[in-house]
Amino acid sequence: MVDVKSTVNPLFLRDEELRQGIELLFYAYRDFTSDPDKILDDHGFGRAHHRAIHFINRNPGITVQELLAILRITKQSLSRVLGQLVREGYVIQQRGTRDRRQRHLHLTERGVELERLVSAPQRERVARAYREAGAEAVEGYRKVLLGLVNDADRAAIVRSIRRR
Amino acid sequence: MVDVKSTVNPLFLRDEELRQGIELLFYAYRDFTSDPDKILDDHGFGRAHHRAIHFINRNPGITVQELLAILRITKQSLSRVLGQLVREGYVIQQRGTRDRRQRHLHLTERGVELERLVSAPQRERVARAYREAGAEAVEGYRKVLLGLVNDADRAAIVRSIRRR
DNA sequence: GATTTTACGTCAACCATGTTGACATATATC
DNA sequence: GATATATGTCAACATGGTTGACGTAAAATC
Repeated sequence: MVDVKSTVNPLFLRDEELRQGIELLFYAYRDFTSDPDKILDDHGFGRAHHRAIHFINRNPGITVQELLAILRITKQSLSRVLGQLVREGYVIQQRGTRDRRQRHLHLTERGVELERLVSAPQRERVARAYREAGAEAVEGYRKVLLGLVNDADRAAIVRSIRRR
Repeated sequence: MVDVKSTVNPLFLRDEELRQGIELLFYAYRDFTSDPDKILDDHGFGRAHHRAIHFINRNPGITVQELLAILRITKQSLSRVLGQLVREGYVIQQRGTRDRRQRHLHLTERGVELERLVSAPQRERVARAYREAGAEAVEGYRKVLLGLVNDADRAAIVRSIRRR
């Protein structure tokens, strides 16, 4: 299934095939973000907070600069959500030792808890999709998604993933 | 590549594997939306307008209700962007004949042009990713993305894709 | 035929999250 | 010592979501 005559006549179907790929990404993203959104709301947070704590969780000690580069937002925009997270005890900032200008970000226990809580249904959703699609499909999923990323960032992402 | 020891010890790596899948989706979506955003800006439109004209283009004659169901936003929110698109001659509304309460949406020539212009780099990005990943990977990509969608919507999406 | 439901539109207020621009401070680097 | 970098903050603004209220026309139901 989901075959959709994708490989019949590559030239003729090209545009259609691409638009399907685009739509699927939209739909998946739409539903995949809906689970966390509800939980976040109960805590007075939004999607931006989730993104922040996700990447701080995944990269403990990440600097503000690095986080900005990942999220691709301005520091003013980040500082709003980060400020809330810090004030409410979900994130702590450690002044750098090698470079004392930097602030290294860490989740507190509370932060880790919240991150797990919020991302739980999202992980469950991915787990189900992976299970049902099979290992080979998962490999393809990753390959294509990585291919969609900007050339300039691909290497760094692969590295950040391999490191684990 | 992109192998990342994903199939070594499924139990131990489960969480890590899932979080990678989540991150990849974030990164891909981030970059994949960045191309259209720039072009839209030149025309005084935003991402919301792109979504609207994309789905109207893909489903000529779609009703407002149906479009709302796809986008998952309120009618007030849609009416803002739709109003602009209509006023500026990118979209026309046809009163339904069977049900005269409905408004069937269509792109004008201008609308079709804009849609193509805006989505061109996006399609090119997907085309490249598909080319580099290969047909088998593409199949996996679709399978997993479709699996991420809410159960309730999956069938309709498959149908809307098969119809072509 | 009267009542209720549905499809659509609109007004208004509000919120989350993005932007630009300006300016300040501490620290690192040349 | 001069310059560049990392961070923070203030302020104004844009986009695109939300809720709630209300109105109209048409369809569906009793």
